[in-house]
This record gives sequence, C-alpha cells and structure tokens, in this order.
Amino acid sequence: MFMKLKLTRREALGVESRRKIIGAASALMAERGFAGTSISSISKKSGLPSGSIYWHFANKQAILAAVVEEGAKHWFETLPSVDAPADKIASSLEDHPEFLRLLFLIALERREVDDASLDVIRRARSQGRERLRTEITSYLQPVAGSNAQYLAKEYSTLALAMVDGAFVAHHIDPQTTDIPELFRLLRRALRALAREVVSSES
Amino acid sequence: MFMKLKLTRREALGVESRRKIIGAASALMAERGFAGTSISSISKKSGLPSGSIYWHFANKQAILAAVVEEGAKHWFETLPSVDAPADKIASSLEDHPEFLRLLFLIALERREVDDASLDVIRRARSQGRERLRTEITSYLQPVAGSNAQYLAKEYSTLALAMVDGAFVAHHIDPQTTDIPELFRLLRRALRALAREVVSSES
Amino acid sequence: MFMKLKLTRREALGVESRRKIIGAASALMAERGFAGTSISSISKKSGLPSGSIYWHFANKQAILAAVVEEGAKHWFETLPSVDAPADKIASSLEDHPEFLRLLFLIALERREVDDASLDVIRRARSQGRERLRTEITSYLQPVAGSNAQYLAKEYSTLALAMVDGAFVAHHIDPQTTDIPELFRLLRRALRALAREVVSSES
Amino acid sequence: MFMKLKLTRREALGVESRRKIIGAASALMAERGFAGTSISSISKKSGLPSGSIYWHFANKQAILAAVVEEGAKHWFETLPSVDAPADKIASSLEDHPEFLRLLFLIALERREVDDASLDVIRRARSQGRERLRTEITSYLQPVAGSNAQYLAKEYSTLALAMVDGAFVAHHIDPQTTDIPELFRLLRRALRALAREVVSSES
DNA sequence: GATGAATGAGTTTTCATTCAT
DNA sequence: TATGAATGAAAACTCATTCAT
Repeated sequence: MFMKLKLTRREALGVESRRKIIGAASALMAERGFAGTSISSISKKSGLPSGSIYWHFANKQAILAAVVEEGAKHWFETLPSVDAPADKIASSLEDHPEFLRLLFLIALERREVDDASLDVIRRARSQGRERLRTEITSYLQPVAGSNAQYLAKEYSTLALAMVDGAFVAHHIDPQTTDIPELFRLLRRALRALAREVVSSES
Repeated sequence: MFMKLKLTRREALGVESRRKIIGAASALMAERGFAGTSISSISKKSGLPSGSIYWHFANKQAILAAVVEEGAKHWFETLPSVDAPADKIASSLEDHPEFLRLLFLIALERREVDDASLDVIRRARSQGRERLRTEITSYLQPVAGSNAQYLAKEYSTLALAMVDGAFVAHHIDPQTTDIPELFRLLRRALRALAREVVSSES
Repeated sequence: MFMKLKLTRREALGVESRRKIIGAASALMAERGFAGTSISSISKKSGLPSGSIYWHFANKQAILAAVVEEGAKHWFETLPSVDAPADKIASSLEDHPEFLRLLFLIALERREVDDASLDVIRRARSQGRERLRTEITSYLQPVAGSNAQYLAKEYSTLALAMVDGAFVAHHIDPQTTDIPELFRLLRRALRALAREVVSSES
Repeated sequence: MFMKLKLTRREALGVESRRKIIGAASALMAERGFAGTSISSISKKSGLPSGSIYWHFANKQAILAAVVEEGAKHWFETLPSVDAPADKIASSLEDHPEFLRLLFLIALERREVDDASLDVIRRARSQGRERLRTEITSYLQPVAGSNAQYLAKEYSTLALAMVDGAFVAHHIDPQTTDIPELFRLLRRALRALAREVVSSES
C-alpha cells in the first residue's frame, strides 16, 4: 500500500485540526460524558468553528469513535513497562485518568455508543489484563514457581476488576481511596493465596 | 415527628405522580446519564406532561436528587441480609443494576451533579462497605479469631473496590465476566492473607 | 364521540397559533416551495418563536401536511358553484392561486412529500374534475342532449389538464397567457366536438 | 466567430467536469427543485469536490442557468420532427421529463430564479408552441384549407397549456393520466372546431 | 393538584462560499 | 485545471423552564 509521505502545508494543517478536535473532545467527554459534551463546546475548546469539525467527522458519534481509538492508542503507548513496580502502575491510573474516565463513562452510558467503539474498549481492557497477568506472574514466581503462570491467568481478572473499582472509587470519594495501598493489599492477598494453593497441592 | 396517615384523594394522586416521575427518571438516567436524559423523555416515559413534572420538582437537578435518594433507600431495603452467602450478594449486583449504574454514571459525569446527591451516594457506598465488612468478619473468624474484626475493616475497602470493578466489568463485557467467581476468588484470597497474617504474628 | 365544546382561553390561543403557523407556511411554501421555506421564515411571518411551531407540529413535513389539508378544505369551500359561468371559474384560478401553486410545487418537488399529502392533493383534483364535469355537462346539453353526461366525463380530464396548464403557463409568462380566453376556446372546441360526435352517430 | 477545434488534454478534462456537474445538477434540481438541491449533493452525485464546482461556476445560480440553457438546447435537438405523429410528441413528454420538471419547478419556485434563466425558459416554451402550431396547421389543413395557418396560431396556446397540464397531471397521478389519449382528444376537438368555424364563415 | 401552551437559548447538522496550494 | 480544508451563517430541531388557567 502506498502512503503519501509528504503532506502539503494545507493538508498538514488538516491533520493538526483533526488532532485538536480529538484532544478537545477527549477532555470534555471524559469530564461530562458523551451527551454532556456539545459540539459547540468542542468548537470553543479546540478553537475551530463547528463547520470545520463536521468537515473532519461525519457526526458526533464519529468524534467519540475517534476519541476512543486515539485514547486507546495512547494508552497502550504509555502503559508502564511490565517490570515496573506495582506502585508505578497504580499511580499511572491517577496520572492519565482521562481515557479511563471516558472508557467507563461510555461503557455505562450505553445508548449512543456504537459497537466499534465498544470493541476498541474491550481490546484496550484485554491488553490491560495481559499486562497485569505478566506482572502477577513475576511476583508469584518466588512463591509458586512453575505454577505462577497458570495462577496469574486466573488472578488477572480479579486484578483488573480491582483496577476498575479502584479508579471508580477514587472518583467518588478521593480522600478515602488510597489506590497504591489497595494495590499492595491485593498483591499480598494473591501471593498468600498462591502460597496456600501450591502448598496444598504438594 | 407527626406524619399524616390518611391522604386525601388528591394527595394520593400527587404521591402517585411523583412516584411515576421518579421511576421514569431513574430508568432513563441509569441508561443515558443525567445530561442524556431530557425532561421531555421523562414526560413521555412517565405519561405525565412536563408541566406536571415541574409542579413536583423545582428543576432537573431536583429530580436527580430525588432519584438518588429513592434509589438509595430501596437499595438499603433490599440489600441481602448480612449472613446471606456471598453468592447472593454477588447476584444482587446483577439483579438490580439500575441504581448502581446511575450511581457510577453520575459519579463519573461530575459537573452537573450537586454535592447533596454526591453525599447520598457516598453514604450508600459507606453502608455497602459496612455490609461487606460484617460479612468478611464472619468468614475470617475461623482463621483469624479475634483479629477478624480488625482485618475485615482493612479488607472491606478492597472488597468494595472489587464490587465496583466487577459491576463495571460486567457492563463492558458481560460474557467474559463471571461475578460470583470473582467473589469466590476474592474471599479465598482474603482468607489466605488473614491466615498468613495471623500465623506470622503469633 | 365527545367533543370539547368550550375551550379555555389558553386552548383557544393554541388553536389561533396553529392557524397562524399554517397561514404563514401556506403563503411561504406556495411562493418558495417546501425546501425553500425555512422554519425561521415561518416563525418570522407568523410572529411565533420556532419553539412554539414545534409544539404544534412534529416537524417540517407535518406542517406541509397540515397546509395541504387546510388548503384543500378551503379550496372546496370556496369553489365557485356549479352553475357559475365558466369565466368565474377561470378567474378563481387567478384569485386564489396560493393553494394551486403549492399543490403543483409539491407534486413536482416530490421527495419530501409524504403519501398522505399526495392523497389529499389527488382528492382535491378529483373534486375539481367533478366540478368541471358538471359544468361541461350543462353546456353540452343543448348540442348533445342525453349524451351530454357521457361525453362530459370523457372531456373533463382534458379540461382539468387545461386548467392545470393554464395555471402553470400563467405563472411562466403572465402577459402572454389569457386564462379566460383559453377557457372560452376550450369550451367552443368541446362543444364543436360534441356536436360532431352526436351528428355522426345518428 | 472562431471556435477552437482541438482542445488540449487539460481543457478536455475541464469540459468533461463541467458536463458532469451540469448532469448531476440537472437531475437533482429536476427532482428536488433549486432550493432543495445543495452544492454538496451535486458534488456527491458528480463525483467532483465542491471546490471544483466553484471553479467552473460562480455560484449556485450560475449552475441553474447552465442547467436550463443546456437542458433547453438538448430539448430542441431531440424534439420530434414536425411531421412526427402526435403520439410521438406525447410520448416524448414521458421519455425525457427531466427538463420539463425542472422548467416547471423553477418557474413556480420563483424567488431564487434570475430573469436570465426565466427568459431561456420562455424561449424554450415559445419554440415548443411553434412546433405545436406547425403540427396543428398540418392536421387542420384538410378541414380548414387556407385558414389552417391562422387558426393554428390561435389554437397553439391552448395546445401548449394542455401539454403543460398533461405533464403536471401525469406527475400527480400517473395511472389516471393517459397522455396520448389526451392528445388525441384535443386534436379531434380542435379539428371539429375548425370545421365549424370554416363552415360558418362560408 | 395538574396541564396545555409557550418561549428563547441551545442542540446537532448542513449550507454556500472562499482560498491557499 | 483542480481540490482539500476551512468558515460562519443558517438550517431543523430539542431543551429546560415558565405560566395562565
């Protein structure tokens, strides 16, 4: 497949505009939800007239789709590396919450979200779970040896649910919710469980 | 405090209308969020003209407040009793999801939600956590004895996060998320952890 | 079926508003066509805000439907009586052209016109043809006797086409088109034909 | 006047684009009227970007003007020859209705149509009337002899009105309107009238 | 206790048109 | 000879809210 390598100045401007729109929409939708975000607010925040927004996107739904896609891409790119300490992962939830908020919002808001976007979201979550699994494997190794891999798979769903829950809880009452502490507790619990499982099998 | 026990025909009608409005608003807001729910859609679903809605409530916010309040009340009333098996609790998440959806949605939607409603939500969550704590206490007892109470308090936050997370996950991909299984796993993990903690202290 | 006989002052106002909207839309659509008539122009001409227009009608299409219905009703009510002289009929085309213009416009404009409206139009035309038939019968009587009725039926379609054509022609170049003269000519031609038919049969 | 006979490749492309635009606009405007046809719909149908349309035409009005001009030209070129049977003329109304629809639509739509286009339309109609006159002359000849020419002139306006009317009627209810039959009837009526006139004069 | 009608600001979207390239 | 991008005005329609009855 051929790709235009060199964009004219005008075309480059177009790409830049698209980026601006997605950026503005991303922030706004994560804050107010899909229904709560008006085109005119996106226009104001991005600095582009609403007419231009409709040149780049067929309708509001299409903006959401692009926001999700772009957000997922960025999310994967900046995911802390596998061997990062758990705390790092935990705090990344607090650092880049925009995509996650949006993700939860549109997952709950139903109704106006098309299946393509939901699929992107599912893929993002699935990647997140993989990441968690690798991490869990590595810290179960000392206590579970070769079983680590198998157990980590089972536990990763629980870990993902906890990541989800921690994030939501953090939004509802931030001062009561200590995300890193939750992570540490979960890790200890899973390690204890693994130890028990292994010893009972032998 | 005195309460009128007998309502006039007129007053009874009024109560009934109010109920209809809250019911309709509850369902709609849980599905579309606050911003995504219009007065006219509430009017259509409840069968009452929009003028009547404004006779009962000062504005849209007030409807939300009433919906949250009413939802919380109902939530507490139908919470499975403390000594119910964990699975029962788990399945109650799947049975009456409306209030939880609404709760998460408006918690994430921020912006348009007033503090009073957020407080009601926090109180509801706090009650939920208490419930979890009691339950955890009871199943830690065999392994932790007198420590059960203290540990359960620590673990209840984790359990609540997992409840939140399980619910959200269930909405994003229902077929991959087995809520009762998550609960069982969590219970086992916490028990293992408690056992370990207790034995290491002795 | 019961009918509210007495309207409250407020309801009467509503009826009046509806009337205003239809009146304004009628004039505008007859002049500019359906697509060329904006809601805001109807709002301006009727003096009612666009929000009110949408209280009375579901959408633009529904306004058109009402305009056609109302126009047809009025058309029937003011049709010159059967025994009026032909010239009177002719001049009525020039006097109340609004409905006819609209009728032709939307018939040609297709696309945005729903079948219900088209049916109203067809009914109106069919009534017009009946009127023409009666008239033709009466002036064929002297030359065709008992055959008048039968012949008039055959000729009425031609007469209706000519009414249509005369109206359109009058709009395209008014000064070249003398509608009454066209009518007179047609009448003479039909009478001549009838005479010929009758004499050849005997 | 000189004409460039050989076009450069570029120029030929330009001519082709212009043709595409007029073709698309012609079809769309005949179906939806002038106001109902958007530049973007012309762009979509013609396959050319809207920018290109504005390279070829100054504005929307200019497209209409070109469409009318081109349509008239084509109309004259394909008019059935004078000595064609009346049925042929009649059926040509059914075969190439696009130009006629457009013509009636914009004549009735008024308002947005400039005088230049209206003049082209009047010229086209005038040509059509001439054609009808010649034809009428030829079939009045047997009954009116030297008077045929004079009478045909008088009758041609009536005939044109009937052509207009037949076309419109055919659009409103196609199944009830038998255009060739209308033509035959008109022809018979005019011949009868002519016969009568001639005989009464002698 | 209730509601039909209204209202004006706001919504999403389309429009005709321009212009740098 | 074209065209991708932009633009602001206007389109159709919905909104939360008010109010006379």
